[in-house]
Amino acid sequence: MALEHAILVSLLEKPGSGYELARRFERSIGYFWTATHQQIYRVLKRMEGDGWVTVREVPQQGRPDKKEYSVPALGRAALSQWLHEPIEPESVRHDLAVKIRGAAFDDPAALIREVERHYQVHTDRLAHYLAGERRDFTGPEAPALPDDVGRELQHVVLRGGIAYERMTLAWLDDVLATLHRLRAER
Amino acid sequence: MALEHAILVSLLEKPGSGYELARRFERSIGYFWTATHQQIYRVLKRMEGDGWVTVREVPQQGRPDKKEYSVPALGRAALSQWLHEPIEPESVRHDLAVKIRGAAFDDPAALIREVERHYQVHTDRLAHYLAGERRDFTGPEAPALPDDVGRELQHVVLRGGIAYERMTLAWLDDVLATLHRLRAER
DNA sequence: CTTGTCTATGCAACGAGTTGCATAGAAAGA
DNA sequence: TCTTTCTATGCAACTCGTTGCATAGACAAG
Repeated sequence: MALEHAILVSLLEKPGSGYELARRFERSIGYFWTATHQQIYRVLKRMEGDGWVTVREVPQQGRPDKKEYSVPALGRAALSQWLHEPIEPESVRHDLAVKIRGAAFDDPAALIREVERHYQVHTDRLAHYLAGERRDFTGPEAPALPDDVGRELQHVVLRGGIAYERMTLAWLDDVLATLHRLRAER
Repeated sequence: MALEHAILVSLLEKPGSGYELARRFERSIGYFWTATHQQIYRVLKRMEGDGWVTVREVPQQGRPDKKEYSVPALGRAALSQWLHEPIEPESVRHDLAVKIRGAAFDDPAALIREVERHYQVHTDRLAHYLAGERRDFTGPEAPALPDDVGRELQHVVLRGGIAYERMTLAWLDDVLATLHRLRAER
């Protein structure tokens, strides 16, 4: 399971509360991992029990107090160990592909709208990633810090997200062209 | 949940047993969906109870008897209904990306072997998909059938798998170059 | 003044998915 | 002959992940 390790990485990059983690999982970490706040709170509890994270109560004004988590040596060691274990390459699960093959037993043209909707979502995601890249890495406003390892690695992961969205958009174009052709031939 | 619908699509393309479905999920359907035989047997039981599939006992020689499943009108209707419902675009979960960002807190160069291993797996998958494409769609040996809708749709899904593997290989190249550069700079 | 949104945490129930194990006959290779 | 592999199905136990609900104060918009 990698959720624990994704949390360790995120907390090492910057300590924070379960709530903050949940929001990070909607943004930058969401490029390659998703999790709901329920999952995060539950896993944080377990990790606390295992000594992988430590908690500090932080009182706040104008909003509820929060529990700020950070990573002690034991957590770092757990991450380190996992990094040295081989993992299985991902297997994809793509509902839309199931629908496309299923459309052979229904009306393929009825899928066009759905595919267009997905196209829009991926267009938005790509724009969001590119904005993040300009802001943090390539733009004139990007902090001109000395190249550090963490920054380089974050950038290469972001480039992966960008490549994924571009590939997906090109494929959805192919899908749309195919669906239009099938409709015309009928 | 799309496993039920993936099974309906597969059984509509060709009726078969739970065992045969499990093997299809390792091959062609595995481009976009994975499932173990346990999951498939359990879901088939439930689908049988719901009247989405019907069973026929098929005695065999030299091997155990099997239960061949096929899809009656009720199952077709269930698939049809699902096809007309909108679905959420996928969210990715990529363990390797977690590792790459995590490597900032360990030794990035130690990841090189792991990334190379993934590169090999994706190279093999791409070769496998391309062989399937030549065999079934583009090669001289491909059955010269009249273009039918199901075939076209299967092909466009396969092209998606091919595009995914090519994109992944290009990204892994980028990752390797980054890791080598970081090692050289150190 | 009420409704909605944001921060912040959490429980309970359910469904999805994995892992280990079991059975059992046939065929193939060491 | 023994071990392994393939076909074929299934149970039990477990972990992972989602959905619905609950609390509660602060703030903004209508």
